Amino acid sequence: MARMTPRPARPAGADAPHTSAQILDVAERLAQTRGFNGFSYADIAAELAMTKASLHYHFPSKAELGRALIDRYSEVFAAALDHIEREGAPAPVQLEHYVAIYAAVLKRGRICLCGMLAAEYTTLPVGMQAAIRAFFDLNERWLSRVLEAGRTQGTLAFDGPVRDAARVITSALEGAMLLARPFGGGARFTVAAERLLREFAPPPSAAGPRPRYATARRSRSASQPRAMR
Amino acid sequence: MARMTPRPARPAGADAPHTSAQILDVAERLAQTRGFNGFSYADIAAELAMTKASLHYHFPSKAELGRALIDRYSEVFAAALDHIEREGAPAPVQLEHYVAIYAAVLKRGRICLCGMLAAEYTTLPVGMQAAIRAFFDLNERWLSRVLEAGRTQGTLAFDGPVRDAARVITSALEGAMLLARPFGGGARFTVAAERLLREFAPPPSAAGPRPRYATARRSRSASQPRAMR
DNA sequence: GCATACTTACCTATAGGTAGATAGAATGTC
DNA sequence: GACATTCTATCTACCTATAGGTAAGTATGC
Repeated sequence: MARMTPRPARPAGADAPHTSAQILDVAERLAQTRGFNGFSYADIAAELAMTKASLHYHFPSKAELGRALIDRYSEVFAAALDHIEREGAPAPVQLEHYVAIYAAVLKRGRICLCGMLAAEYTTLPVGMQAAIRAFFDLNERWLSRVLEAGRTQGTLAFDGPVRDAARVITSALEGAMLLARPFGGGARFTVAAERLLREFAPPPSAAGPRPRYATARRSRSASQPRAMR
Repeated sequence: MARMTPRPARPAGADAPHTSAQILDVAERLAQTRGFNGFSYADIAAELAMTKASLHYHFPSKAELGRALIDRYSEVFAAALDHIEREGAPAPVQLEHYVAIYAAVLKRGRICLCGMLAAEYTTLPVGMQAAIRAFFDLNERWLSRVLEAGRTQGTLAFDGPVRDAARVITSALEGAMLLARPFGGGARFTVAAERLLREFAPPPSAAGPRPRYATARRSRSASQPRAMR
């Protein structure tokens, strides 16, 4: 198992609760880059210089680790969405911030955890499957609210049910992330995302000048609380 | 290894070249549903009632099997695209047929082989990585031709470089497939695909009545040679 | 002296892969 | 036409590495 040296007398128990978080950090990165079936307990153990058995102490089975992974990811994501919503910016700006979350993930060489897991869906334990669906439902509900508000206020324009529009946005962004990596980069993603948002912009002719905020490619500042992992 | 009975005296060598194709069929289905890291030689061997060693005779390593998988998939895909192009239908109809290929894959409970492999990209041998990029380049070039022709003839309307538009279409369809499965079905995919195509339709006002072929949700007949696997 | 957070030392199943044997088909040689 | 030879496709029987997981022990802090 490697790890022959008796470990430099770390003040056991002291910063220990931190260990679970560290494990999740490493596992999350591996899951986002290699897939859930693409890494093992041994990989995590090696990176953290601890034994596989220790990992099993914190997460008895890989299925439980997987659940914890999705749950934490969803919570952080939900918090980020909540933050955007509370700022109360116009709907188009909120959409831009939504896209920025995905862009930030990609920038770190990863793809959305749940997008990756969606690919491996059929091989995952049912508990994880349910959590994955919950993640996308969460996205869908949030987007639906924003889209609904935008259309009512005239800052967004699109036809058909909001729910359908929300689903299209999520799918398009997940797909763009998926294909961005093999072609080395965020440029491909950015182009796709900008086209997508433009599609929801109200027609230029619609009474008065084009609102400043909807011009895309701006912002990147304020919003977004802690960087989405 | 199962397979204890001495095998019913199959005329060895006779229909043998067929075996490789059978192996690819099974491997392809497993790769499209479970991912390349989600199945093993043992899985294929069990389904075909033969030994792992026999599989290694046809495909010495899993990397070579993977290459063969992508190569065959790409060839069949290219042939389908070629068939569509040769029919010479208006650009919007060609796009509909393009979408129909993806829809047919999803209908069989699978996702695009290369979409799946794009998720596992970082864990795959370089040979497979190159083949995956080639697949998407192929798609992009074909779509670019169709989009270019459609814009020139006024049957399609969109702005920006054709290449960008082509990439957006591929990404959106791959993403829609990815998310369709966890939510059990083609309905979600169909909605996304229709919205996507509508986005490329010329504005209704543009001289004369809306051409009949661009109304989406029609066709589903003729084109598409042999069902895309 | 109990709980926490580890460790060492295993276990079983599976992954991908290899060596060598063999049965039958195809091909060459007289 | 009979034969020996080679080729094809498969088998049995392994191998090594790794996966996920467990049992039992130990150091530390309250």
